[in-house]
Amino acid sequence: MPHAAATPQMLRRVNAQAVLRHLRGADVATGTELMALTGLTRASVIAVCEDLIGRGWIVELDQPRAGHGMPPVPRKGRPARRFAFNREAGFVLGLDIGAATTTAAVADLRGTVIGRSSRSFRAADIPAQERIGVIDHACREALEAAGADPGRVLAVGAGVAAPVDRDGNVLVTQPFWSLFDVGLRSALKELHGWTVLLENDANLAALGERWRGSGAGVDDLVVLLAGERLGAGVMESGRLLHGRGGAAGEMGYLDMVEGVGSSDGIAALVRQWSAAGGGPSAGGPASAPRVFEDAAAGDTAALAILDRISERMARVIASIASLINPEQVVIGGAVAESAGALLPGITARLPRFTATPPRVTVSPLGDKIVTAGAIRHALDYVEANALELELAG
Amino acid sequence: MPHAAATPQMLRRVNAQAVLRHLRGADVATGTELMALTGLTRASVIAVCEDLIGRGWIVELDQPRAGHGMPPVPRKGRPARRFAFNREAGFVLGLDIGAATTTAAVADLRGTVIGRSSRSFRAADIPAQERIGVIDHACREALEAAGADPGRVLAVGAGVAAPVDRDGNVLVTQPFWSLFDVGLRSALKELHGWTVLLENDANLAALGERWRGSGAGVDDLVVLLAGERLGAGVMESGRLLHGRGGAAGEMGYLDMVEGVGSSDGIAALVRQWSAAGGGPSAGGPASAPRVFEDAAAGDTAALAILDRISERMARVIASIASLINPEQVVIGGAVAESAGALLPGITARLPRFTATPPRVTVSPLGDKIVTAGAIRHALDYVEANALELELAG
DNA sequence: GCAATATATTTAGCTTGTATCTAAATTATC
DNA sequence: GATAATTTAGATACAAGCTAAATATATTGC
Repeated sequence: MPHAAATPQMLRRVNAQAVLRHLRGADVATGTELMALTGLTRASVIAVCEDLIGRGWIVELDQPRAGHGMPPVPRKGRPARRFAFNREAGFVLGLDIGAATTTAAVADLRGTVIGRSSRSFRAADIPAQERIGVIDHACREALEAAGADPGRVLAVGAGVAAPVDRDGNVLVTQPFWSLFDVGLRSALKELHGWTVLLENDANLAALGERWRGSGAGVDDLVVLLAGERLGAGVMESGRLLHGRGGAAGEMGYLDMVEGVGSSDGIAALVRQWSAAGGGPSAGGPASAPRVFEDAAAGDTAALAILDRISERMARVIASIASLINPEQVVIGGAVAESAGALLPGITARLPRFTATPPRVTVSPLGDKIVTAGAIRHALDYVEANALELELAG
Repeated sequence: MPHAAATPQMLRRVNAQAVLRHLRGADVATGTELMALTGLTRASVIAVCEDLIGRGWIVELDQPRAGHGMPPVPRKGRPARRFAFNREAGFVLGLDIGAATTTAAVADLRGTVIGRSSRSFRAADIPAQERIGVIDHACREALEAAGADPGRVLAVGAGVAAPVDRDGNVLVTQPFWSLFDVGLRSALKELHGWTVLLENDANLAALGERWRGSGAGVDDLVVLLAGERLGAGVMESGRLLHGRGGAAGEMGYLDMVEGVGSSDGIAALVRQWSAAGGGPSAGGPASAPRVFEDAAAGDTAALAILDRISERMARVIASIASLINPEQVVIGGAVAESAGALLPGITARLPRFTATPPRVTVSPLGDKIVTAGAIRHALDYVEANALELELAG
């Protein structure tokens, strides 16, 4: 129960982590810089760096030659040794596993995506084994596109449209969710030796959005993944919320009032309501993008639908604001590009419903929001466990 | 930003914390036990213990005399040195600061309450200075009752009925909340040198309930403080949720449907609704306990009111379940004793509203729920900072 | 070429830990 | 009642990691 005893070796680990953390963020650093940063003496800093070089996590750069590229500030004194994070020490995979399609993205250890691939499932009712095969295929293609050796993948983040608890287990209390309970973790472990970190897709969206989206750096952030289905990823104080069974943010029956199945996202609602009211210009149910277009062109019926959706989103966001009090709520997912049209309507309504209205924005990440978060999730794991991981090659 | 450099001294701190943590839970421990527990060698364990004795946190017990008290298992070998946590190394204060009354409780470092006192404010609109005076008075009385020296108070936990952010600042965006923004922290620091940890009262209720209430040991726990006002304390993965401004769980306008001010707690609703429907037996509005009594006796009007309240609570709890997915929800506050009558009605309704219904219970802590949590909060601080605190006496 | 400067390397010493050996105190046994 | 067995205490030697101070090295500027 009590953390293992602290040994002198632990000091090195802590200090190595601190140095590594800084080097991940910085382009390059000298011993002197690292001394200032960590408070360690030069001797220790150098020892730590040699250690990290030996493990493959950082590299020592050559002395910059004058007149070569950009000669930096001409500096006096003995030239400093220059250390840099080795972003190619390994790779991570980010997976967006949907009901119909899986997308895989490969990134280096700074998170730069260097390969991507999507594959669709033949049908919804295929056996788990086939599902895994398709996912694996997408991974291999993405790795090939990136020119990355599968043996050098350090972690795989994977997002699924189902609740996932803190230990990465999929909660299967709804038939739909069983689509995602296919034993992916053990399968990829066996096939490639990869460590798979399963997470709910909305949770990953939140990670992605806080990393390189419109919620960059916001510690109390909620992301609504609001395409076909509606799910929330909740971050409080910089940590993801899971709840007992991973169903935090699932919002199954949240809106007990309107009589609409509240797991429906914006796209689904647009379709339903436009079908009910008769299509805006044509006769049948219109697609979400079409309704947004029509509304932009001034179509009254389309505007009415968007207004109704704004009301609904405002209520959902207000519920979240009352219970969680986030600083910001981001709307993401398939409809994110068009959802900007909803913002004024939502923002205007919030003060009616909550005393602590959050800032509401739209995600700039488009359909990459989940893979971005999956990559971030994998990187978090790699960074936390760097000194325990063996680097190949 | 990066944690300070790790020095050899840090090792000792970590190991001392581990030993201290165990000793706090155990009655008494020998060196050998501590070795097994921490994984340290005897030499280190002894060194740590001597250290802790020197700082006053633990004491070494005399050898137990045979035939004295309870002679424990007669053990072979050289008698072990026996170490025990010094629960009287200092004291903590737990304050429940309400709109009308303040209660102070004094506890030793194991959390056993050894003194208590309540004082009421003369009126609602008294100046901040007078408010502080009354609070201070309650503290002094409680300390005197406990025979505790004010100079040996190591921390003060204080709960107020307003949002409090992570740094202990009261959010004042509603007039009512300004009652609690009286500069208590600096005042008590100046008067006694105490460190005051301000928190929202519902949050403290959650801490208390998880500590020694019906939610003991539950990591994903929500406590509804549902007397006159309604507020939630939310714990996820063992941590309190605050949100951006500390308003998490505030639930201001949560129920956008019923047209009832949703910051009203159970007692307030009973009064309102019994007034509206005509008192159950008498003519005027009935008090909450009265209505619960009447319902127990089979009064139809009273039963109808309780049923309506159950419906409302079920909706509130379901909203929480959808967003947070706690394992358990505890109803606490002034009405907790009677609220047991509501449980069947609430539990039965939950599956209609949420796919992940939590266990619902009633708090056994009564009106001590906030002071219990305040004590726990203060103890958490003391335990986390033990090795930085100077013990007096 | 030499001073000034910034960095690198070496050496000694401190803290904390482990490992191992010996001493002490108690119970069990003959 | 002496002796063996058992358990814990204490002491000594050594390793890992850090600091601090002295010394060595490489570059710029005059």
